Amino acid sequence: MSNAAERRRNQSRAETRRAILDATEALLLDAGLRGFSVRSLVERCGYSAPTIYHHFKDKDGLIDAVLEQRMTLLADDLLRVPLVEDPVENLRALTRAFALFGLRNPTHYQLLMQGRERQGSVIESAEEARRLMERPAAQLAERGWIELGDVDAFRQAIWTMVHGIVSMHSLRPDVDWSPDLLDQSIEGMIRGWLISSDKREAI
Amino acid sequence: MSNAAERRRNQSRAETRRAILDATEALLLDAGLRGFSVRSLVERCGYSAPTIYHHFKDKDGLIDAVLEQRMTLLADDLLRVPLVEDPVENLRALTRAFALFGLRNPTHYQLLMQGRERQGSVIESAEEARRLMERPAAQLAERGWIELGDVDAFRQAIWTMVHGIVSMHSLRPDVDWSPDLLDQSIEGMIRGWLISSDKREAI
DNA sequence: CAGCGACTTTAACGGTGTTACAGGACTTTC
DNA sequence: GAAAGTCCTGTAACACCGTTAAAGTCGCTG
Repeated sequence: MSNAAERRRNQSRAETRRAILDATEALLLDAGLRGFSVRSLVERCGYSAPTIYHHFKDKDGLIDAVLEQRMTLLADDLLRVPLVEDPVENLRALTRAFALFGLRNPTHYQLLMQGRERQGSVIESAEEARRLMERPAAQLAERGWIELGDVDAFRQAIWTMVHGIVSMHSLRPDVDWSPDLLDQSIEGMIRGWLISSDKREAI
Repeated sequence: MSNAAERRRNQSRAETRRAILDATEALLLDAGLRGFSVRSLVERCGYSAPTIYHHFKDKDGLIDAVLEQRMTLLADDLLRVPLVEDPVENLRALTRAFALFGLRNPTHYQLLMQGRERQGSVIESAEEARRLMERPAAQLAERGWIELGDVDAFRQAIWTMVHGIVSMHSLRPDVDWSPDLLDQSIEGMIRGWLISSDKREAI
């Protein structure tokens, strides 16, 4: 088997896979998870059902692939956040980046979360994004700016707070969400959890 | 039409409705939303499909009815919370009551939230529960313990924080959630948002 | 050219939510 | 007591869904 042949076949394979994936994402975005069906995807993308099942394991596998792709963008966003020396500043920046991504991709965020009910199905890039989010908490713990016993709870508190805000925004777009909600929640969390600077100096 | 006749018919109607509702809840709890189907419900409760559709508008209507019933219990819980003079104490008590209910009824909470994607479908008792939750924020605003401009954001911050915790617990039961997460988040929020007592005295 | 392998399609299977239609049980009316 | 009417329920069907077996097409290798 010549390399050229394989490359050509692979490229074609990658192309149809990409075409199906793009059609899936588009259909998912304007029909929602409820309105999305393999059959409507078939109608939209031109390929017939078994072709789709040749390239993807499942309907769920299809959606997972869409998510995997989109969450890679999130991880890229987080990696692009310039880290400075002040861990509090890093916390602000990363939290904001994560939340903004979620708010700009509400459908994907919802898919990511409610998709969790199907077993297994780990979106690797989403896990990496979460790991990237946890760096400032580790930094803060190292410097002793938060109680050592609190560090796990603090990490989870950040996680659940950001998730709460993003999730609520996508679930209830009808509510007039305060534009400052995210920033104020971050600041509130910093004020509430960090050991005050004068107490720090006393150590 | 005699009153006795109507009462008897209505009672029977209420009884079958109740039987269907109970079977729905049971099936929903041990099969999940994905495993739940009208046909499996038919098999389980003995009534045939058109009977179910005679008593409920939809599959969604059926689930809404289950939620309506369950969320009434939540509203009752919140009404039973004894309110004291200290608004901070009330905030603690109500937030804890709400979160505990959510944590003890993860399936219903998830149903309530992801059910939002079907249009309309307002669970009235859930809305009332939310309104009950907002009382301490109003109290705090009245007493001037939080910045007047922050009161909306504060109310929403409580809401999203509690939702984040409950939602994450039901979505990711595999994670080792810190048992203090809820309490520490509440306390962090109080420390982070409330005007400090010495500053209050200065007013 | 024969054969092989990846790719695609036609056609079907079993399951889903939902409903037209008809029959049954009961109440009301004459 | 018969007739009319109103709930309530079941049989059987419709349209749609995810999924797959079987067969066909095409380009490459030997």
